[in-house]
Amino acid sequence: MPVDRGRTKEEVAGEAWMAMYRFILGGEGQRNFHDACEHTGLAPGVLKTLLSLHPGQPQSMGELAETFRCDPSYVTSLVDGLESTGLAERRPHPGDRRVKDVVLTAAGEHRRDEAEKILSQPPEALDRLSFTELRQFRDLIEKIVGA
Amino acid sequence: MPVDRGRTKEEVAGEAWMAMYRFILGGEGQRNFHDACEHTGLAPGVLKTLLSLHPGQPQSMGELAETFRCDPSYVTSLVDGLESTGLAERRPHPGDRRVKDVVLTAAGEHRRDEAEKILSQPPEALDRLSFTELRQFRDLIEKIVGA
DNA sequence: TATTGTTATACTCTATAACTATA
DNA sequence: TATAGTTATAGAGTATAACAATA
Repeated sequence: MPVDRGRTKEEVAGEAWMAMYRFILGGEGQRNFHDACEHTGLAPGVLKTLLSLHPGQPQSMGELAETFRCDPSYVTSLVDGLESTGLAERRPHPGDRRVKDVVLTAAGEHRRDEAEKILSQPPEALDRLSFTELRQFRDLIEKIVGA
Repeated sequence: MPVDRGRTKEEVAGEAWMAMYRFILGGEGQRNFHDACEHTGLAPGVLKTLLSLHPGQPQSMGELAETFRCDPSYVTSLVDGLESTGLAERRPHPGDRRVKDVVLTAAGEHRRDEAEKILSQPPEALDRLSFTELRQFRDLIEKIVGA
């Protein structure tokens, strides 16, 4: 390890970012998500939509499109996927009848919980940290995400 | 925040994992990758392939398929994408002529560097940590990934 | 006239099945 | 006969363009 490694804050941030990035995208995260799709019987896109809906928090089609940075027409098909299986439903938005709000049904909330349970199974690699280190790590990452 | 939060190591690991997972998949990582695709002029899959090849380290088609957990036929099209633009080339594997090794060309190495430069741009959210916290965080994440 | 969402359509991504060459 | 890779093809995933309803 070179002595001048991570000299500036930007460099250290870059190093931390790349490590995290590779960790998630290099298999660990993908495997979990794939498992969650299989277990819930949902296609990846539909599951992603299910997860971004929260109980009691309607989201408009447009908001979902913005969240996913995708075309609104694709949101139509994603929400169709949820609605056809009774996991969510569209409701007229009070005040602007052009807008449609999407809300989870009771079944949707339940299915979402199942998916979250699978996704939150941490990869074994986290065992490389001690309990103390892990708490430290969790606090730091939560500070980063602004939780 | 509930008092009994993160009581066991498993719980804390789950909390840390979910925060990290959301951070990467919830936009920050996607944006960077999208930028890298645009800048390099490569389709997402092709860029992913470029990134998993390392200078001086040939990888067989089969190894790539295993890395991506995808069908070998898809690797064919991905490597075609690299080869048609002169970023990589196929070579007969010494010792087993069924196998084809994929290696980066000089142009490929250069393009790969460009992409890495963009991808390693850390999201601004990392600024929420102090320099000291950031170093701590980097050390922990690198311990996790086994660097 | 501008905006939200849908429909119809086409393009990209990825897998399955049948095939070729080598082992 | 079994394995590595390719070809042809089909199925998801996602976007673009034209449209209907509401503002």
